[in-house]
Amino acid sequence: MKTLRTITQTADETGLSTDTLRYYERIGLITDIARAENGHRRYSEQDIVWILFLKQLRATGMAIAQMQEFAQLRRGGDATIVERRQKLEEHRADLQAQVDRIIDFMSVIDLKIARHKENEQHLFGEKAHDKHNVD
Amino acid sequence: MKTLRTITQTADETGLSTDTLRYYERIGLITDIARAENGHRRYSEQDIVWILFLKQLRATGMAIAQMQEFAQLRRGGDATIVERRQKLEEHRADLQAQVDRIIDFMSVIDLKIARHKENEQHLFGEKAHDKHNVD
DNA sequence: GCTTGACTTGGAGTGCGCTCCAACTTATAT
DNA sequence: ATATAAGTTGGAGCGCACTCCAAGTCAAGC
Repeated sequence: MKTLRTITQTADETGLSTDTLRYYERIGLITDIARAENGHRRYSEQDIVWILFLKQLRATGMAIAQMQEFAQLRRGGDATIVERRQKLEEHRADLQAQVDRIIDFMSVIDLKIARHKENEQHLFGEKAHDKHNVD
Repeated sequence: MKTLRTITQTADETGLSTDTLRYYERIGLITDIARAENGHRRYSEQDIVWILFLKQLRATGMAIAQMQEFAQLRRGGDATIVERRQKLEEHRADLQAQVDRIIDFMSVIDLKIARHKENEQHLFGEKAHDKHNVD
């Protein structure tokens, strides 16, 4: 299969900018991208998959430095498979913690919203003759 | 109730640094902090509550600029109550989307972890077979 | 053969969110 | 009287993650 994409196509497909794609390559997150005879990058299906994975790691809060570690392990091949799994498990735990925190905070917000709604009633009904205290 | 805290106590209590507390005040996220005769800040119970709320907004990904808008509405008092509720509802929706994305990605990671575990089996099986020099 | 357009590179610049610093004041302890 | 500690201010600096730019290459179209 010769479905190689240009950098612009890859940007469109992944939602990262061409600048970000080159930047990720510079810092070692992406490696071994094929080149056309004229020196232009050619991204494979596999490259796309990896880039999308990177994108999700970023989008879920992993720092670039950690992603670099992971990318390096990946280059290490089979020898690093256990380490890589551990890193994934760590990140999974981080994500779970993130979700827990967010859900927790959502209930705080829900409470606040409920209080606001109550006060809206008072204000519109009673023409604000009382002082209300809502953040 | 005279339970006013110094900036250091407030930093300890909220988990923000003193620098961040002063920074937040400079940019209008925090306002009307009381002062001792010597000019030192004195944070009230209510200030703490607000600061902790700000902290959670940040921790769940709200940008400073948005927080500034919200803080400004808060200063507007009752007149802005509907707008504030709307902002809270927007942020709540953002959080829900965040949670959805993360949970989605967690299942991707779970798959990856499972595949890694499988490969670990194979590798160790073969290693045990032809490896001859283990410490 | 000249322009256009898509790419290349190395390096500089940007925006965000702090974080640090120098110089100063004020209160307490020795 | 002096040292120490805790605070004040305005402004500079920093790390991160891009994002932009200038100068160049290369191939295709007019």
